Amino acid sequence: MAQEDVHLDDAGLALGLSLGSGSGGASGAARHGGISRRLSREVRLPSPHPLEPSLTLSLPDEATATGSGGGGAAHSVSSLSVAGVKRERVDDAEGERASSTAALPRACAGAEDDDDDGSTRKKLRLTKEQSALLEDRFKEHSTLNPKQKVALAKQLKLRPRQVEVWFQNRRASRARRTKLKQTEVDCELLKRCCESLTEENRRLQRELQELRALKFAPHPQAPPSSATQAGAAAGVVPAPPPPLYMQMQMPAAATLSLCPSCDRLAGPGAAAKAEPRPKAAATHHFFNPFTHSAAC
DNA sequence: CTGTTTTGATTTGTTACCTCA
DNA sequence: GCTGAGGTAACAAATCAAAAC
Repeated sequence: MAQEDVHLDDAGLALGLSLGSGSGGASGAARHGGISRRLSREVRLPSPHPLEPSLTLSLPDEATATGSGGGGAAHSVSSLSVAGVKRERVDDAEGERASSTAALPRACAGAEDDDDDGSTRKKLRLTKEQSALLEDRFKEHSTLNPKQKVALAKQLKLRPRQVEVWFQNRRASRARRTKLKQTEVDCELLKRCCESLTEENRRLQRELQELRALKFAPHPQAPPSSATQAGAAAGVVPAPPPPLYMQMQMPAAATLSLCPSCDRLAGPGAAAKAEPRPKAAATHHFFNPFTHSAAC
């Protein structure tokens, strides 16, 4: 996002350049002092073009107040060509960081209340109260609109950008945990499926052996019509419960599978022989265990 | 003390919308 | 009015690095 960034080479003063409309609402919370797209969409704000362009030069300490104070729909001026000024990421009301911490390690840049010797700034740690409140809000909504962000930042005595980052990280963390959990579930499912297939394989091997034994030693009076009957006659092969992989509708070794949407057999030759169900489903698809795992 | 995890912050890429020529 | 280019903002994903464990 290079076009959004202002890099102030000669750090010292924060140049919070803004063209304010002077009549904004919560748009001060928007990134880079610009009007929030989401907000403008939601509340149908008029064009963000400034009615009365103003140039704001803010010192580091006052930048926050300039941005979060709802001073209006400050319009980012990233498109302005300022000689010698290259854009770096400057958040809402955070021109101060781009300047006052430009030479600092980036992970330390957010700690505005730390020592400013420029070498070893401590990383901000939220207090328990701050974390608890953030968690509460996250439980309500995992995203914040600009107004909420500014209000929450005010309440927490943080910058809106910090609140925004916290929510971003929290969403990412949640997504990671969910993904991990799902991976574990899928893994367990596959493990059980593998065990079931192994067991089924053993059973079929036994059955095959019995069939071979019958073939080479046929009964002269009443040849069995099926292996099951033969097995039953021999008293060896009881009817097994349906294997797990069938319960899970996994594709069997014979490449047969059930389409979960239409309950029809799918596989080589199966579709043609399966009983037609014309109105059940217009489109049939082969079942893929990896796309129809517990994740679905 | 070291390795691992957590977490605040940054960078990069993507997407959607707006303005303007 | 339509269209493409450029700008802006929001977000996800990847990553870094300090702090906690």
